[in-house]
Amino acid sequence: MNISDLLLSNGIKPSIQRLQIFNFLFENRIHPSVDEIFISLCSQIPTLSKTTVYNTLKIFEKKGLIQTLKIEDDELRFDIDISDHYHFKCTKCKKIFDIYDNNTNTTPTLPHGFICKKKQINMWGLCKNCSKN
Amino acid sequence: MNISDLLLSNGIKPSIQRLQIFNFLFENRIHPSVDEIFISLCSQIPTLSKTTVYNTLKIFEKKGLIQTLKIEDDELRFDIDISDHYHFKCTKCKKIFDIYDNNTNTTPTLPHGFICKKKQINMWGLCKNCSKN
DNA sequence: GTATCTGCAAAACATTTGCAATTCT
DNA sequence: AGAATTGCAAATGTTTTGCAGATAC
Repeated sequence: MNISDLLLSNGIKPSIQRLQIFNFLFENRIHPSVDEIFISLCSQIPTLSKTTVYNTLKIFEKKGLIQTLKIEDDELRFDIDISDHYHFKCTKCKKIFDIYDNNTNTTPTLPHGFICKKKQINMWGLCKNCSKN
Repeated sequence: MNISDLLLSNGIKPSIQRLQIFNFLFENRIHPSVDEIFISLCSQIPTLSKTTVYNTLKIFEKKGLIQTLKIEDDELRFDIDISDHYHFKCTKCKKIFDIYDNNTNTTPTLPHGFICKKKQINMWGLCKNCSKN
């Protein structure tokens, strides 16, 4: 299935902007910020505005196609990987790593009556490279 | 040990502002925002400024006395409870609940070489009260 | 032709910064 | 007096909003 069909099947009309933004997220698994997406697509879509990037990402999240990360202090980050995984931010090199772990049960038991709809696990520390030095 | 001594033993000079802000966090376990702290203490300390609240909270976090939560979209929340626990935000009543669970291992296994220094688990959904209706 | 989408400019807000006034010892 | 703390005002930077023009069906 191509991206155009994927958007359509989620009730999103595939405009050029939306296709390119989704494609960027798909090709670049770097949890980009709005600014990174905007700057990267400016050359291909010279009329692109940040407003459109914001709007589009909001639609994608609403439809469950991406998730918004709150791991940075100052700005939002976006992840096209909506599978059950976690994020590790290296406080030295600033990179965000995806952490997959199928063996550990990382969902805390909730009190009776609580219904969890979304979960995010964020970790901060040193990555493999940065912990060496 | 009183709050004044607690601050001193963490290398923080206990000014009136710092004592009151710490005391507010200690007495009100509601994960308050800067604004909530500021408004609540204004009547007791008429000259209080938000800058001081920001500065003080930053010092407290740096010294490990509190933790800063990134569970809200738009503002920081502060928690005086630095024990290993998690947060659940009800998307209906907007309250933030503390979740304690000693039985579940909520720390994902990290790839070799990664060193975790801080972890935050955030959940969103409906609390006991709001899920009833 | 109508509804949706896009994008500019301005607004809104939380947080930070510079610096002068204040406080404490 | 000297060092640390406080607080005002301005700046910063991200995200949102209003609205007019463009686009799609």
